[in-house]
Amino acid sequence: MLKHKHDHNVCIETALEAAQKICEKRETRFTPLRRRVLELVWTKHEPITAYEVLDLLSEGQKRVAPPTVYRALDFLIEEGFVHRIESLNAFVGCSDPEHKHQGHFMICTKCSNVTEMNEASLHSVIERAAKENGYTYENSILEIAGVCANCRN
Amino acid sequence: MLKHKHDHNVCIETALEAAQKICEKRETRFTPLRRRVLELVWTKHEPITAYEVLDLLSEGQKRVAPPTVYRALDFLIEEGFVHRIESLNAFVGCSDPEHKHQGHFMICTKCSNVTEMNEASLHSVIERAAKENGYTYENSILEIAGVCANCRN
DNA sequence: GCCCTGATTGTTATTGAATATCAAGTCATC
DNA sequence: GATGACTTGATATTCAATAACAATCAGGGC
Repeated sequence: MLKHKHDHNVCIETALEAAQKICEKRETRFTPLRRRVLELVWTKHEPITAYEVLDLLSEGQKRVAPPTVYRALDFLIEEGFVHRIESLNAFVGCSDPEHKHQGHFMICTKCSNVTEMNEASLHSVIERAAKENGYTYENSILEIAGVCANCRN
Repeated sequence: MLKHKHDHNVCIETALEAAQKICEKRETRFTPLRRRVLELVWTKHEPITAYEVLDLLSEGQKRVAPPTVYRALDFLIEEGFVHRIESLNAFVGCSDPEHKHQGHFMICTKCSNVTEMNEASLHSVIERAAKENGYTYENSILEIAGVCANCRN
């Protein structure tokens, strides 16, 4: 059964190339390790945990240690290539890495697929709510759980 | 320096009595352990971690084990007396336990205080966003980080 | 009272998530 | 080739959560 309608390899390649270019522009180092971790995150195309990355990364070589993975993930998050899903302790690739931003997500409780919402309206409502409560907005996480259109059938 | 303007003891008492009554109505068991854990959560009046609860609970007696705490917290969350803050791996008492609901929070990055937002407008915007993305809404977490009015001075 | 049943709590052990710390390697630049 | 900044490796530890099973407790029916 085909799970995704798109050619996922293309989608991985695109993400890697984009990351490469952005790093060149920002003069940050897209090392082989960081590239490999980003690739693994994209390969799953569902939220992936740090320890899953660790296992995949360790295949066919000496087992790497947790800090190796966490440091790479930290870099990727810092650069905006990856988002962290708090409610799952997991990570997903960001499809719009050009502009750094906070991720707002929908998570399907059946298939685990994640949709990133880039709606400015949502963002502005949240910022306004913060202001109305007397807070100076810094950032926010929004994770909506539900059943996606595909799975409802 | 006085941190809270209200009499916090009253506030704890109120929460415990409310929980007691709700459990009677629902015919669920508000055991001494569960009561004590809820009390500890309220006592801190900031997000408290499970292991902090564990330490407090163990004072002056044989040390309890993690499952004891987690089971009590699970019950309290189930009943809606406590919310979990995903971004902090911590727990806070809910000030409106009558109606079960998902918590939406503002978290002060300076003083760690948490404000629960009960704005229906926010909730409806989130549900609508879910629908527009083709999802059947189940629940959501919203955690906004910022600096509260008190700390901005 | 006594047994049965289900819920609660205790106990031991383990897994999963993340970080602290220090050592070793890499790489551009002087 | 020496220097210093950044990156990765390696060891150990802390914090977060759960699995699995034993013991205990509360209430209902006999």
